[in-house]
Amino acid sequence: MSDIRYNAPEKEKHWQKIWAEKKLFNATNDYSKPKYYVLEMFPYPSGNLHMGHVRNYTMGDVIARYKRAKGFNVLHPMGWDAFGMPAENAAQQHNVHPGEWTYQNIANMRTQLQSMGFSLDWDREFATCDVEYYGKQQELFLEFLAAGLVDRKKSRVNWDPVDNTVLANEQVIDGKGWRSGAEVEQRDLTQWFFKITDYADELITALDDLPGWPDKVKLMQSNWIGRSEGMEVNFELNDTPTEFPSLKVYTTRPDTLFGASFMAISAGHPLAAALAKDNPKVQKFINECNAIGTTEEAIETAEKKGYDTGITATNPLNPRQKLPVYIANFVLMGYGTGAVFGCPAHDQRDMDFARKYNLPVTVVMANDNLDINTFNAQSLDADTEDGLLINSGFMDGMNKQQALEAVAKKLENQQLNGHPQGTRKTNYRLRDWGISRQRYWGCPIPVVHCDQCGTVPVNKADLPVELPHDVTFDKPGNPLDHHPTWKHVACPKCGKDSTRETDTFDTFIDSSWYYARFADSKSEKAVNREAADYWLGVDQYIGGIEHAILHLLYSRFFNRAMKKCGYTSIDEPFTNLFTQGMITHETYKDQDGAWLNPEFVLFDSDGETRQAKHFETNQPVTIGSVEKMSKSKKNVVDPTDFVTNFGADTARWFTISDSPPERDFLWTDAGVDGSYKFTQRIWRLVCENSNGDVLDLENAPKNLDAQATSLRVITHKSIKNVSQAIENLHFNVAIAQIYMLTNAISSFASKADKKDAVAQFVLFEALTRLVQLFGPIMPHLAEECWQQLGYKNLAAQELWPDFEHALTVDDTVSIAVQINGKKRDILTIAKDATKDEIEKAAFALEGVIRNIEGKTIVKKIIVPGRIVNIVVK
RNA sequence: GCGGAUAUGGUGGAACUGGUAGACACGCAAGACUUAAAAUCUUGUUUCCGUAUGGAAGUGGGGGUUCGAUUCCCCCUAUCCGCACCA
Repeated sequence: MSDIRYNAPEKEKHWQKIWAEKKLFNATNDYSKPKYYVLEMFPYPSGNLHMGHVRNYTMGDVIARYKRAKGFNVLHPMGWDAFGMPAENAAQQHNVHPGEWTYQNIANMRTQLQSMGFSLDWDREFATCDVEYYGKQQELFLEFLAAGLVDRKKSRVNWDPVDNTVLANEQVIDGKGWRSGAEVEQRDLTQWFFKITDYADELITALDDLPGWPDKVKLMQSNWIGRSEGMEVNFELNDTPTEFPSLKVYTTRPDTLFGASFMAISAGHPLAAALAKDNPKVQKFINECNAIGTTEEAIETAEKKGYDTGITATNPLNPRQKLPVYIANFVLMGYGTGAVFGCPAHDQRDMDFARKYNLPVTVVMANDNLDINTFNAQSLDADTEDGLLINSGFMDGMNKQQALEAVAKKLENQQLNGHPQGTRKTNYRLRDWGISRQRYWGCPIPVVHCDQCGTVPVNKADLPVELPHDVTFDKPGNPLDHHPTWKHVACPKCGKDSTRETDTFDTFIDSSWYYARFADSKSEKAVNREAADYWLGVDQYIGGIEHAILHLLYSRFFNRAMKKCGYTSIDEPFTNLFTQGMITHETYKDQDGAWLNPEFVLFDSDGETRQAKHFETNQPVTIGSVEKMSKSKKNVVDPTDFVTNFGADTARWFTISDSPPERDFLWTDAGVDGSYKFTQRIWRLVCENSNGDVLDLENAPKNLDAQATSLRVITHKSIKNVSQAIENLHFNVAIAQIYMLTNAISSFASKADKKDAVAQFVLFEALTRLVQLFGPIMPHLAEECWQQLGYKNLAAQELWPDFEHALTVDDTVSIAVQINGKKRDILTIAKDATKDEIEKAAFALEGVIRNIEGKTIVKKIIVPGRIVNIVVK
């Protein structure tokens, strides 16, 4: 019977056409039905779908199809995160308009997505670069502006002086611009900000209301926002430029003030700038600090350096102590006040700095693990353990909490220049969200700069502010800025000649509200309130862990901002969040050390070691480590080729089959083969055991023999377990259960008398349920099998089966019997056996008798249904 | 540097609230079918000792709690992800 073959690529097209014609997956805005909104993070249209997308969207699709079968009105939409730098890069490199490039990519990727058989509502599709979308985004911005959620202030950027452009962090390589190779400078530009810090506290607190989010993501967000309780302390300065009589620092550890040995200010601090004015050495040092870059990572991993300004600061608790003030490269201007005091004994960064510049180290907190005698002189490691205060005057003997309270009171009451010298302050690591980008391919910021009226919002009636199509990329800088006419407009207020803002929005804004637009993507308003009230929040959001912080935090903020402006009613956009792992693959290099695409690699497995050679040249190939699939390492598998060869169902099945979905997934050819063979095996199994007669599954026959009963048991257990596994997103577990059911059906079918009515029934029931259970994962094969079984409707329209509870409960259990914690035998006994019965039966077991012979019983642990453990001596 | 995660056979992984470690799949081995191969089917497969009944070890490494630890606690190692203008 091996000639029964399932031609997946051909059949898949057939069923996709039928689904599309019937518009089977379009959500209806019928607000009377129970809804379920499943959304996967929409893709950037890079031009090609990759396997990461396939895995991500398969997970969402399984849920969508499952929930549909469960009777929900399911919204499962798709769109495109279509603004961004790659389009501009393509424009410069290949002389193609970013819009053309983007829409072409979208067309290509849409075809690819459709070939995967995802049950998407294509009628709601949009791209963020559609003027219908970004025009609404401008409407939102104007509302936010009016609501006081927007700010304009200076911010530091990477500046390429040759290309005359702002560089993204990823475009700065070793301190140089990626294209020009020029030394990157830091510049302060006036930019637009969303006041996300106004919501800092709420964004932390509300994490508690998100039980459907992974704890690790909530923790990451909480750490990112970084709430800390501390003090602002004002230090009097000596020998300082007159406009800076004092220096304000933020500290969470004012209790360690007696251990202070220096002050450090950021290179961006106004005091540093003032000193640099007439001291070129200071300026040079500031420039050095700036060269490190704008990322926190770069700043914190750079070797610690300081410049002694010659100024000193008076310790507010110890007026005789004058602390040297350094400009230091490890102090961030964006956090706190941009100035700190250094207490080397109890902070590692301060310790590193103190050892480098020979500054004193004073221990002010003692604990049992700290030897004060050796510590001061030699230690390179700061001691961060809590203890009791020493060398700290009025705080001596206090613990940390007491000392924090005491020092706070003291500094609050102490005056400097007529103000309290210290104030308690809650600080956040979170900074306001800078949203200005000096680029063309983004949403124009709808404001106008007028000499007379200042910054004026565009009138709502004049929206959208459309991007001009006729731009060139041959000149350095922002094309919007040097467009001949676009930016010249009349001021909306006074009518005089003025200029448009030429910055565009950060593309994170585009992705911060798209989920709400999907509720009614044709709506005249940015968000259709009624539709949003029905569909939001997203019941299941799925995407990569790399978005754990920024995208998800911005969306949470944005949703609150939209609520404030009356667009939505709820705070949290995503009720349940799932972060899936990446797809990885082995890497290969040829003899010259160049990365090699897997399709060129042939393997020899002679015995123990695996060897590889080039498919064409026969040259040996080095097998490298497993890495995330990426173009640069060429360890990618193209979904289009794959679907042409094996079909979408195999890809869908394989990408969620083995690994738990939150974990990385290793792509192997062997795994692909296994999945492909399984699709064929199912098709054979269904063909060989069906005659097109549909039996009534509501009327199960009585008096089944043992074999038939056991097939019914596994059928119903499978319904139960697969349902549960899908609900929990444990797709790999669901798949293991489907394999088990398949094995059981094969084994039954090979033995059973197929003329027997009972056998026919249990076999038909098992096959029907099997097809339904794998249906969400391999929907095309399911339709084909469904038809083969004799059903006249579509599998995709069939409701999810229920299971008979009685068949899923066993009446006996087998429990392990241990002697001294080691398993010695297994006891099979009635589920409801009492402790005494279990004990009696356990001691009758051969394995027990053998192992307790001649020994004394010390203890017996009997947990019914679980374990027997006999402790002997 | 800071923050987050991961580690179980040859491989991917399973194991509910601490209770039979290795489900399920891949691979491999042997066998059946075949002129042969592919495909398919059957059986076996953590490692070590033993012909075997059986025994010992075993969930990255080290320690601890417990009758019992992949699961809880402490320390360490390795790998991966994020760090605000990549999306």
